[in-house]
Amino acid sequence: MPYPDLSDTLHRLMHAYKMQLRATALRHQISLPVSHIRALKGICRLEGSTARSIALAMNRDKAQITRVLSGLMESGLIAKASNPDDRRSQLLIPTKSGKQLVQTLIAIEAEVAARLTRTLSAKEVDEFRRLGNIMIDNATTPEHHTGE
Amino acid sequence: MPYPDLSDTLHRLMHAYKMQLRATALRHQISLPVSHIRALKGICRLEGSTARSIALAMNRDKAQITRVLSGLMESGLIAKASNPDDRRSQLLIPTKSGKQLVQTLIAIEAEVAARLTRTLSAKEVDEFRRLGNIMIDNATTPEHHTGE
DNA sequence: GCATAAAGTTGACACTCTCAACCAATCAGG
DNA sequence: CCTGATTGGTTGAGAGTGTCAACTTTATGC
Repeated sequence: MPYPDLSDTLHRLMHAYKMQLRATALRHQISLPVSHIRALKGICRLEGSTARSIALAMNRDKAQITRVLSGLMESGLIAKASNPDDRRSQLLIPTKSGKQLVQTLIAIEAEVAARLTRTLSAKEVDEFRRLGNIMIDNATTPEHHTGE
Repeated sequence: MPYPDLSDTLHRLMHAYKMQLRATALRHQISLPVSHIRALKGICRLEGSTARSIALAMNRDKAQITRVLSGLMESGLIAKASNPDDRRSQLLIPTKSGKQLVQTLIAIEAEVAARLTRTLSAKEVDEFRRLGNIMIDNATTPEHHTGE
């Protein structure tokens, strides 16, 4: 057991994952920052996204999101449309090239995931995700409450 | 299952973990950057650390390590001693306050880990770490080879 | 209408990571 | 020993990431 504790495992894993993701994307001639990738994916996943919904979904500061979205707009991957429900916000719409890119990005992420999990069974991968998602919940919900 | 794929789980988990770690450290009046925490821990874990060994252990760029180490020196948490084996490098020695701080940091990390895993059994946590470490290996070893 | 809150934007700043150039010590060959 | 290549470490520059606070515009509750 080379890595002493949960802390180390998390840091190493995240670092390794990010490096693989960037390297794999580069191999596909894509040099988008990881935050842009994730935001674009989020925007494409659900219709009617707004900056707010993306910020909530990614659990990131809205200032951060504003900048990421500007980047995506500059790259011509998304556009903004006026939101009929609230004139303070705009709906985020992936452009044609944005949608195209997301398909590639999904494939790239799958490639990276396949590499990381190449020695694991599907069951193990599921179990890992299940445990990870539980930890996320534990980290983000106030404190107590055992059930749910 | 709220989070669509491994990618998302990893990003969310890492973000959630870092926020918890910083918040918990702050609650203990410690405002050390996470990279400093990790480096200091690494230095204290093994005698005879050098910048190189820490860079390898953390899988980080040596430039990054240099800066982290300067920070730790400025904070009086480590000192450098000449390395009899190689005059190019210096041995990294935790100071008394460095050693003390590491004890606190370990407790803080344990506190965070306890929170994240509060709904998991010890067995599940072990399994998570086991799977995570395998993924790290898969990410960092060249490619093929199925056995080991 | 007015106060308050929410959606986004902007500025400022700290932290993280990477690349490249560089210095000093080591090492390998002759 | 001298030279060249390599290695440990430092420095500069720049991109990416995260957070906080101030601010504008629009919505909401009284």
